[in-house]
Amino acid sequence: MVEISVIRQDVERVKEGLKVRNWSDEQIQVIDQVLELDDKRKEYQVKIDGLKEESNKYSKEIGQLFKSGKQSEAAELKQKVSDIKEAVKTHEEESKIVMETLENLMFSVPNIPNPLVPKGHSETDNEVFKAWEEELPVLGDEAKPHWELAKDYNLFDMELGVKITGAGFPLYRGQGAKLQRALINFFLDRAETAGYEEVIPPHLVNEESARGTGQLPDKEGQMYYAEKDDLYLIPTAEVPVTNIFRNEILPDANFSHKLCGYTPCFRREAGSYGAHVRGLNRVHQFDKVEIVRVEHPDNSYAALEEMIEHVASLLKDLGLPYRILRLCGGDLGFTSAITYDFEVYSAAQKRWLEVSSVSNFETYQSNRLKLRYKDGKSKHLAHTLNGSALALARVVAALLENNQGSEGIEIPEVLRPYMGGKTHIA
RNA sequence: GGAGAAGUGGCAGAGCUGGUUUAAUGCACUGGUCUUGAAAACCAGCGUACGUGAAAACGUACCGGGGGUUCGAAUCCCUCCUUCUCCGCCA
Repeated sequence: MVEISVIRQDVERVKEGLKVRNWSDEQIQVIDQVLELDDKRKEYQVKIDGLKEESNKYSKEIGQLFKSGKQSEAAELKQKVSDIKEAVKTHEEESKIVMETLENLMFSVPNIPNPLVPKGHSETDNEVFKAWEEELPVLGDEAKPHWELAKDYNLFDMELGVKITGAGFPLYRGQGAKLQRALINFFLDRAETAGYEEVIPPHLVNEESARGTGQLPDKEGQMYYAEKDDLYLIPTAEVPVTNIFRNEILPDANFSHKLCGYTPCFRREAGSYGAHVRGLNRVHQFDKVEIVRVEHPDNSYAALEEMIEHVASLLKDLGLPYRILRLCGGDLGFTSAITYDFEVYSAAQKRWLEVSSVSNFETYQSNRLKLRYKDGKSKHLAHTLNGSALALARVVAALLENNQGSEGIEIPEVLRPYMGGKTHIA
C-alpha cells in the first residue's frame, strides 16, 4: 500500500505517478476520496476516544462509590455510562464503514512508479535498457523447438503431465530432470557466493502472507487455493520469503538482508494460446530460484543494480543471448516502483522469452508487511526488492534450442560439474 | 486423530475468587550521578498502533486472534489458533 502520509504530503507526485500508469483523471479522483475519508476517520476517532475517556472515568468512580457504600450514586452514574456507550456504539458503526471503504480504496491504489519508468501502454512500449550487442544465433532449417527436442532426448513429457494432473504440468525425466537439478544448484551456489542466505520456505502460505506481499486482494485468481485449510500455493518464493519480515522492527538503521530460495511456483495463468503456451513457454508449475532483499531506503537502488548485475552474470555464464527491458507504466506490476525484465532469445522459436523480473517495491510491500527499522528514536519503513535468479522452465527451453547440434545438446561449461562432467545431452 | 495443560511487555515471571494493577518484580537495554577509566552501587527512562498538539504532554486501543457478559475484563463465558505432555498413526 502507498502510505497515506505520502498521499497527504505529496498529492501531486502520487497523481503524476498514476498518470504514468495510464489512469484517467476520473480514476485519479480516488486519491481525493482517500484524503476525504481519512479526515472523516480522524473525526470519528476524536469523537469516540473522547466519549470513551469520559466513560472510563465514570467507571472508575463507580468502583470507588461501591467501596464506600454509596449505592444510589453509583446507580446514577451507571445510567450515564450506559448512555455514553450507546453513543459510542452508533459512532463506531459509522466509523467502521468509513474505515472499510478507506481500506478498500487504499488497496486499489498501485505503487507510485519511479521517475525512470517510461510512459507506455503495453509491453511493446517497454524500454530496452540493455540490448544484446552481438549477433543473434541463427539455426539451420533442421533446428527444432524445445518440445520436439524433449521427445528426441526424453527430457520432459507434457502428455504424462496431462495424464497425472492436467495441461501445463510438465513431467521432467532422465537428463531433463537432472538438468533441472543442475540449474537449481548452479543458481543457488551463485547466489550463495553473492552473499545471499539460502532458505527453504513453505510452499503454501496463509492469507495474511498473501496480503503482505500484495497477491491479495485482487489476484486470488492467479493462485491455487486449498479451500479446506484456507491456504494458497505460492506463485513465487517472494511470498513466503518476504513474509519472514512481516511485523518486524529491525533494531537499527544499519541493515541489509539478502535471502535466496529455490521453490516450485504455481500459477493458474489465464489467457494466451497457441505457440505461446507450447512446451515450457508457459506452464502452471515451474521451478525458480528467487533472490529477496530488505534494504535501507538510501541503499535500495544500489541493491537493485547489484541484483541486475547478478542476474545478467548468470545468463552470460550460461551463454544465452539476453536483453534487459525497463517496464513501462502500463506493463509495470501493481506493487512495483520499477521493474527490469530479462529475456533470453530462443533461436528455434525466434522470439524472446521472459526469464527474470527484478523489482524494487520501495515501501509498498513493507507498509503492508509492517516492516520497519529503528533510526534512533524514530521508525521508518524499509524497502523490499526481489528478482528471479532464475526461472527455470524458459531457461531450459532456450538452452535446449540454442545449444542443439549434431552431437546432441551442448551443456554450458558452468553446468557440467552438476551434470556428471558430461559435455552433451545425447 | 484422541486425552490433558498452557499462551502476560526484548527475556524471565507475578496477577487470573472482576474495581488503588496506572500490568508487580527481576534481568537486559538507554541516559545520568560517582570514578583517571571501567565494574559495582544509586537515580531516571525504557512496548506497539492510531489520534489531539508547535512542543511538552495527553487521549484511545492492545495481556495469542476474534466475539460476548458487565457501569468496569489480563481476570468470567464462547470460538479459533499456537505450543507443551501422554496415547494412536506415519515418511
